[in-house]
Amino acid sequence: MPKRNHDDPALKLDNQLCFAVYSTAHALTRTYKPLLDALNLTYPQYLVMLVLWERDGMTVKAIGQRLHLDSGTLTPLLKRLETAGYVRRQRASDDERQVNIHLTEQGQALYERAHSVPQEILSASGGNARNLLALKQNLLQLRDTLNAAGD
Amino acid sequence: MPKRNHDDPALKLDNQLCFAVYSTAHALTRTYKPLLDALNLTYPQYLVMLVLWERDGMTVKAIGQRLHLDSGTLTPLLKRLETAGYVRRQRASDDERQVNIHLTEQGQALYERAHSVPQEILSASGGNARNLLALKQNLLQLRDTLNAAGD
DNA sequence: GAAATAACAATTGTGCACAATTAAATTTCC
DNA sequence: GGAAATTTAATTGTGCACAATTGTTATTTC
Repeated sequence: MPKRNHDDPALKLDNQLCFAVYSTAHALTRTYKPLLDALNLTYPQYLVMLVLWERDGMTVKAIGQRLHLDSGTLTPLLKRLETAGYVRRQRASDDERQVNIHLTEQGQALYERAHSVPQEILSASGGNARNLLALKQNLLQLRDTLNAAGD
Repeated sequence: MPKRNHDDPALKLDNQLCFAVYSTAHALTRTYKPLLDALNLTYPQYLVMLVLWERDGMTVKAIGQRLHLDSGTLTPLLKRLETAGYVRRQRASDDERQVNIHLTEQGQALYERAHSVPQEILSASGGNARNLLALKQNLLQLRDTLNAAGD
């Protein structure tokens, strides 16, 4: 039985944009890991902290919209952040369906220790801020195109 | 007690390249999902199939090197692909530590049904192949820089 | 104002992703 | 030739990520 030829260039791994995004995301997470270990955060937890440092007291829903994550991901993650002492979860009194997430003193204080993280990531990324900014814009455009296509 | 100002632009979510990569990766996975559901594959399983379609009979180790994944991820994933009937896992006779992964007839046949996937992804991505190719190259350069920095 | 509907968080179940450990086989070095 | 080091896959445990469901609370509709 002759082996079939598999020669569609579109199905070669090295031609897949998606694998480039996927493997770069993992490389970035691995780069963040030692930096975030020092803050006792995982990368998704760090994203939640970034959101809360911009605006404290957001609901789970609002955090999820900002990060494109749902409650199935956020609820246990936020409970771990609460256990770590960085946030407080409080059901809203005016609408008992919602849960507001507030930073604790410790969570506020963590901001000061986070300043060095973006610098180190920039450095590990090669340090060309202009190129990286353009890359970010291109990615966001792709992301928004994909999200618009799948509505 | 006055609320502290959190105004380091480097710590704004919207300025983070990493979040752009992270959220684009998720958007891509979501775009793939309905296409891959039809093939009874998840996205990481699809990546493994791409690798095997290029070269059948690879070891777990070699697949992991290609995809930047370790055996803790691949072993259960490959067992699920075996249950689905797409691959066969066989311990090498010359070196019993290694496990070779071979496509089944069904796994070979799946290739024919996969041709439409990259086309549909390209279409959902906006269809500008030239821009997407440049984006891919920029991402791979970033990934390789990060991997080189963290050795 | 009661019933239907919608909004929201939590829960459950499946499948990655990776660190750390284990176990087995092979290679290296003396 | 045999002890020690190395290689390899599997296992275990933690933490996302998301679909589907559940239960509660608000809101809308009649």
